[in-house]
Amino acid sequence: MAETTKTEKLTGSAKVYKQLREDILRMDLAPGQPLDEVGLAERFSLSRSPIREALVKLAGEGLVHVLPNRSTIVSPINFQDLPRFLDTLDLLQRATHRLAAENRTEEELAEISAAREAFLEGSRESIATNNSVPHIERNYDFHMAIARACRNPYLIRYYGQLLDEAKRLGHMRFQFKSQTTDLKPEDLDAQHKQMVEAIARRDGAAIEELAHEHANLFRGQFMDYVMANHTQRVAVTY
Amino acid sequence: MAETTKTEKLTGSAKVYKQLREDILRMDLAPGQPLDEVGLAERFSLSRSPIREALVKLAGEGLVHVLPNRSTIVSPINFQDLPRFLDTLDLLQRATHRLAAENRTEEELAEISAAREAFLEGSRESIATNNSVPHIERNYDFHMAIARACRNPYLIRYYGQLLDEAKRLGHMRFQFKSQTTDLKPEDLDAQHKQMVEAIARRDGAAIEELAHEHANLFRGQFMDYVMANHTQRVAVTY
DNA sequence: AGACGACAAAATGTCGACAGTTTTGTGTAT
DNA sequence: ATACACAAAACTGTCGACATTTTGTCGTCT
Repeated sequence: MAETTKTEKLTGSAKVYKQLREDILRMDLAPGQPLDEVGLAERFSLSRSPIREALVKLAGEGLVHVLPNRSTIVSPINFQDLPRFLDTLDLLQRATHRLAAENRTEEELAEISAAREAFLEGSRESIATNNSVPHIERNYDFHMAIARACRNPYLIRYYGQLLDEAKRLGHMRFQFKSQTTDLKPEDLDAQHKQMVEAIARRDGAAIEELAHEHANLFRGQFMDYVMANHTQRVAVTY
Repeated sequence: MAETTKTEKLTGSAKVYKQLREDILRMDLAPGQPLDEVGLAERFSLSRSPIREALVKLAGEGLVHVLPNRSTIVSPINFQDLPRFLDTLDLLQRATHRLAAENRTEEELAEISAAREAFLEGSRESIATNNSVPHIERNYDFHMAIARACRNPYLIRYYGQLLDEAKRLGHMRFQFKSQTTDLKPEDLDAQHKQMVEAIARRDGAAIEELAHEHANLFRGQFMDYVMANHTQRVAVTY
């Protein structure tokens, strides 16, 4: 509706927080990269106080790690806990999506359906421009539109945090697989379409199964990434 | 081990954070109470900077609400979302406790068993001194000892956050029911004992059912509280 | 040459002060 | 007496400077 511009009387630290959050989730800031307070202060033309405030907020969400008396760094991708992350994403996706199907209103159904179409378009745009952002952002929007319909603020918050981390993982995968040949938006959209249909008929059992399959698809993409031998062409004997 | 005293070279804001967190979870600070920065600065003999930092951290955990350009307040108890809170507590308790039973080590089992005994003692102390803190803290410790054994850092974090809020609810219930007549530590401990036994024999299905019953017990205590007519002795006609 | 220690540089942690906004209180007009 | 306008007070948001801690370097000693 309104939202004339993106700068609508935000406080300084809020702007820094929002910008850094976006940079981190889009992997424009590399995991492990140190975030110097004076450097950020210069970049944003602000004092260190609002910078610190933004960093503390980000630390609360786990997006950055504060090393006491040392530099704050962008949270590293935790490969060690990746299986547990995927387990949790699966669990909360099943829970939110099932509850959404059972409790959704007509209005929420319409929003979910619109989010599906936006995803398909964004995914095609990503292939056309070789830019992963639209694909990943619209996918996030679609699943969050479903999650919001579950009406459980606790599940929404936790699932949203996991999806945030999933954004970083998605971008990381795209960075290494620069050619987006294996991205088939129609395949993903086929699953999304089934989800919307299940939500439309309030079929909780069906969407829980679909959510599980969808999470496993994501899991498989990542196992591919982790298993891929990125050094096979490097000779170890010479 | 070490831990000579509680003040072991902590930074100022960390001390404020820790203290405020404890005060909020123990309901020494009432929900909705405004937290004035200058007042807190005087109380802790610090500047406003470390105070603000602590408040921002607490806001990230949802323990306080920051009203822009207005005073920060202790997060109100959200009665409207209480059913959803209890649903989520049930779900994550089942998940963490089942995984704990299936993945625990012998060392973790011993810690859980010790936490059970500590709870029984703390609960008796609470009755003797009419102070709810030991009962609630040792109950938290017991369930977190189980949760830690599930080895999933995401579930541990989210379940821990829910248990934090459960602490506040528990203290609130005790404050209104000043007589702790209905507190039967042996009953709760009986359930705890069954849980430990299920974990000992790695019986995931059994402990999931026990966790569900346990969550329902908590739910019932709260429904009693919510349903109780606290105004029955107040005349509305005069 | 390697190890230990003092010194220097840089970053974080904290402080006191100023600016902008919201709330409170007062006075006036109706 | 009530409602509105304005002023004063209180509080948050931000700033620049100082204090403390850590890190890196250099020099000396073994």
